[in-house]
Amino acid sequence: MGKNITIADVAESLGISKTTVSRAMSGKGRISEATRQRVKAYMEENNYKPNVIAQGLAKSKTYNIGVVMPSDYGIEDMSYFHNCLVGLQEMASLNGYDIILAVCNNNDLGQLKRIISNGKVDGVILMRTLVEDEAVKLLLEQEFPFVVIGMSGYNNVIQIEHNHFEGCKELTLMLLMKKLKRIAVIGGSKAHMVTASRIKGYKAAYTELGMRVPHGLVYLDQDNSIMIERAVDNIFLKGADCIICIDDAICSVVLNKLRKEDIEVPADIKIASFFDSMLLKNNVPAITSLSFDVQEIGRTACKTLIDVLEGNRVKNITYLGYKVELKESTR
Amino acid sequence: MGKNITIADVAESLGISKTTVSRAMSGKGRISEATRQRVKAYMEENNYKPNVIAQGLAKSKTYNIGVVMPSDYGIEDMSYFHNCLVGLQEMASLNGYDIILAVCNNNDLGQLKRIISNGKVDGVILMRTLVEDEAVKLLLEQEFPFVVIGMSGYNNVIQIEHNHFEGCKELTLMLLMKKLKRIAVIGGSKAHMVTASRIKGYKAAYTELGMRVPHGLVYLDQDNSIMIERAVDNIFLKGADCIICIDDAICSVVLNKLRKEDIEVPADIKIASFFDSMLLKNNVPAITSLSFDVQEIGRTACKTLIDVLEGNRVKNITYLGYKVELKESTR
DNA sequence: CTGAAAGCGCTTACAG
DNA sequence: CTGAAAGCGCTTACAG
Repeated sequence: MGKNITIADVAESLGISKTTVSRAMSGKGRISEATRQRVKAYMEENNYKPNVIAQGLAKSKTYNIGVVMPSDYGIEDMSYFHNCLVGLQEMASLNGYDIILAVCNNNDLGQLKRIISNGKVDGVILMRTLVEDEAVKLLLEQEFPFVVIGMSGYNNVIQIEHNHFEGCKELTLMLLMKKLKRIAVIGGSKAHMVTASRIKGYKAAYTELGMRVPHGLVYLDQDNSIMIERAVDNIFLKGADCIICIDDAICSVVLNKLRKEDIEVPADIKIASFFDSMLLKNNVPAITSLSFDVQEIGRTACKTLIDVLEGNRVKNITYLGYKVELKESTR
Repeated sequence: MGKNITIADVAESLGISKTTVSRAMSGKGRISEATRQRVKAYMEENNYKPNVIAQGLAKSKTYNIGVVMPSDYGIEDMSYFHNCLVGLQEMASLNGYDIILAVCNNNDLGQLKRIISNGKVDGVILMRTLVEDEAVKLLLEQEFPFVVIGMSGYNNVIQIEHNHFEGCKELTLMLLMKKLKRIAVIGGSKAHMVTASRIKGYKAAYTELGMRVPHGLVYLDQDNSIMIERAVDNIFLKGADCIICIDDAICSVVLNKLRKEDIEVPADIKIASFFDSMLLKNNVPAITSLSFDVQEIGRTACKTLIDVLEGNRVKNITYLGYKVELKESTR
């Protein structure tokens, strides 16, 4: 694989010191424009690439960012997770960093401990957090630099999240303005920060328009198909005119159920969802949704961590935008 | 984050040389059992962890493995991809290595080039290859150690794959033995080696039984729902008695289409698929499938690369097993 | 059995 | 403007 050329080789060939060569590339310290050009040219020609690991050792840095991914993703989170990684990786490399992967769940932090104690990373990004999160605790305790994606529940933690509250509020507002009145919600675990924020947004929309939040139309903790299907039955009995599904996986189940019952969307009932994944991408009818740019959250989280590592000030919580897309399912 | 203790600290505290300390941990070179125990004990007590990066520099190694993941995964590959990463990561850490991520597609090898030229990895694993693969070419040309997951089409490349040919052949054989005759196939891109291998297996089953492969029942390059639905229509017109879906995503679309048309499975037509993902996991009826252990392929690929890096002999092609599960959908 | 020294490929005070 | 030297945290011939 043709040993890479080193700074020493360059220095020798050019008859100058390694110091000078180093300065030519870093731009630090005084150096004549002439020699700098000479060095640059030589490097270009001979395809010199600095060994980042050696650079790191000298500066006591690794230029690596540890990314902790859960091992137990559900199918609905898959493309979220993949896109997030793509965003993280893109921003990392743009700044000269690389991503090192650790697979962890709340009971087993082995991989996380490993990369922070063997000195392979400068900081860590958590791709998901729980309300009671062991990884967060560990990192806090070790005073190791880190950033979490999504709300963490801990307030002295740097976190990046999509603005679920505002997003869901806006989605609901738009539905209400379409003369829908009895909007139901089906969601998963209340313990997830996301769910709570979205529900708040839903309610805020009603109050903002001076309307009362309809009674008994919010179904949470619906974590399996049976429950969800039953919820759909009840919601229909209660005469709702629309269902907002808190996530795509729930929406899939709802759509299947409606199909089974021969209930037409949007004729008989309107449907809106959250477009985290691609689960609904090609559904007919197209589903009105609130969508988030997942690669962006990866990029932002990564940039934020890098800012931390380089001593720049960062915000404790960064909210990212959302996009409401009205489609056929609420027409 | 409390600076890690170094080998020099240990040496000084114990009044011995760094050399001796190093030997105590590596077990290389003669050293009295007594001092070795003393060193070990001290390290244990003071929670000494060697800096892997420094170890690496001294040995001209990085203990990092670059993993190239495509940026354009389809929904159907998502959990494949995730599980594969989990397997890779597990085996890597078991051997003292870490995974560094590169996101590449065939037109943009920037990230791959980056990690191999900045000296951050000892070797590379390609999570997917194309028939005409630029990454493979690059790696071959640079003589950089690498292993590919799946067939590569290049024969001087170390590759790990599930035996798609044999698997699909066995699946088809079992279907044929159930008196099915006109088995159709719907698949994605021909450019993917997997597709090609599976199709070959399908055909081989017919010839093995001395039967002729039915005409016009193989639909490839079906990469969107519209095409797939049309394929289903055609297949039905042509009087097929079974459809093998080359992947789960395709199968989902097919199942939806059949439901829409009120075609019953397995009464009106049988269905079989490939159980890469969890997309079909809870389908009713349960789907007959050929399934593969994806984490295993990750682990095996990683171990193989590590063997290469450490100078052990490895097989050029490693085939992993498969599992045919006959379920209700072909009853 | 143990240690001084050179080296991995870089950076960065410190001198000049 | 340039260089010799020390250092990042380790390993490994080479001597003893």
